[in-house]
Amino acid sequence: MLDPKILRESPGTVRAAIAKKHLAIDFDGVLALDTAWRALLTEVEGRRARQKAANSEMAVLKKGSPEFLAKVQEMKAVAAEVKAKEEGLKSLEEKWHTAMLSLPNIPHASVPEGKTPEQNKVHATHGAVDAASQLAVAHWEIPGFASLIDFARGAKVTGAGFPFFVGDGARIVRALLQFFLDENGKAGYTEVSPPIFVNAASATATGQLPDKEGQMYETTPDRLYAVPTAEVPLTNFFRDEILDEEALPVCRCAYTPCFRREAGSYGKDVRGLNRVHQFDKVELLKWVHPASSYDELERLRADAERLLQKLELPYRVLLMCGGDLGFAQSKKYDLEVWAAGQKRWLEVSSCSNFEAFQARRAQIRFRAKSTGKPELVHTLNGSGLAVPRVLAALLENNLQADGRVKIPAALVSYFGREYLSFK
RNA sequence: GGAGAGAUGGCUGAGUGGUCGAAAGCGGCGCUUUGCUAAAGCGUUGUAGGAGUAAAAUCCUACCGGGGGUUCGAAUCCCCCUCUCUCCGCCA
Repeated sequence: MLDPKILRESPGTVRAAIAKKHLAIDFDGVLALDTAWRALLTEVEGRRARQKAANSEMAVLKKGSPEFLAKVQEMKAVAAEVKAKEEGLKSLEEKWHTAMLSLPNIPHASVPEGKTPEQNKVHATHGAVDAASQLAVAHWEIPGFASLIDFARGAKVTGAGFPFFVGDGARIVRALLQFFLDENGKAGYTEVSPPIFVNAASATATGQLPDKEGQMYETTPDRLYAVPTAEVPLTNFFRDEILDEEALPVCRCAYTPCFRREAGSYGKDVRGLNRVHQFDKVELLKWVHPASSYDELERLRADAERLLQKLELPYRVLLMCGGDLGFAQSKKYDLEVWAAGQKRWLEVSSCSNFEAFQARRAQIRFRAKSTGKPELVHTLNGSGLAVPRVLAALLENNLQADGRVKIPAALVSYFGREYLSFK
């Protein structure tokens, strides 16, 4: 959510943000709603002030005296008015709040103009795409693939997109997770193992509700949501809290399985490990001082990149353009790994600065020493990293002539062998 | 799952219909005293929204777990919900 003050003081900024993100929003309607709401609020508050004043007068009057009874009669009318107007105020307030939630975060000045994913800027490319395995095929076509990653049985037991990982398949997943967590720990992120179900309040604070309700798995009868990313429980850890300024930045990482219904996805995007309904991911989270959030974004990106570098996977960094930025982000980098068999880039991490947008909704603040007043923190997050797509790239890029897959040096001690075999 | 108790400010804890944003203590901050520390004395100390201002000052309103109700008036009375604690049962 945006700071309501910015609508009133600098509506042009919001207009420009909507344009840069290529969103169709009736901003004038929001402005009109804001004006109407404030006018009605003033009316109601004026009447309440009268009630309070009368209350003090009546407190010193003798109960049952003529003056007292006259006052009761007078105030009955005021109370009726307040009640009537409060109903209007409440409904107007709900509309106002909904309208406020429809306004996107303002993109940073360094975000490039553009509407489509093609207009994202390639910020950097690492590793030689050409040098990747020449015999690579799409990972699901590697002979014996199904013995390690069994989609058919997963579909039988649960549904499409819920694969079993078996043998070396299970082992490589565990190795990657352990590697990610260890590396992130060395980079200064405190490891957290969060709940993987969250309540509606948490899902609302991070923006999954109400916009993306259909994307989450919901449980009955308790109305808990299976987390689509560790970002949700992690960000909510400090919901409605005031942190010490000296504690910032707080850096944390968490592994969770992630559950996504992925309604509406189709085609080549969903083949094999490219898109599944349950996957393992390590998420990086930062709560930072507003003054340093863009420096912290660069560090976060570097931390995620280092993981790909240590795995010796070719990747590129995209700086997302305004149109592809996402509603809540001010600035975002995507890390895409090269999958040599499919000959395409797969997104494995999305590193974003939300500035105060999430923090306002979740009420996460710190007490500023200079003023003694609470201020909103800035939040950032990014994957570090998502397992299935990293695994897909690993399989496709490192496939050997003998049908085995070479394990990157950094991962050997975790996996326990130098090669992964399909059986 | 059953029974009971409870939820008040940073913390402890008073307050059962009116002058209560809320006693008292602790903590925090400031000043005084002091060789330093400690201690003592005095003062001060919540959050949010709105109005106002160049910015302040200032004014108004809301907030005693959450939501509804009764009333001229609710921290206080009624209803619903959530959470915490204790006991019993069950169980990895």
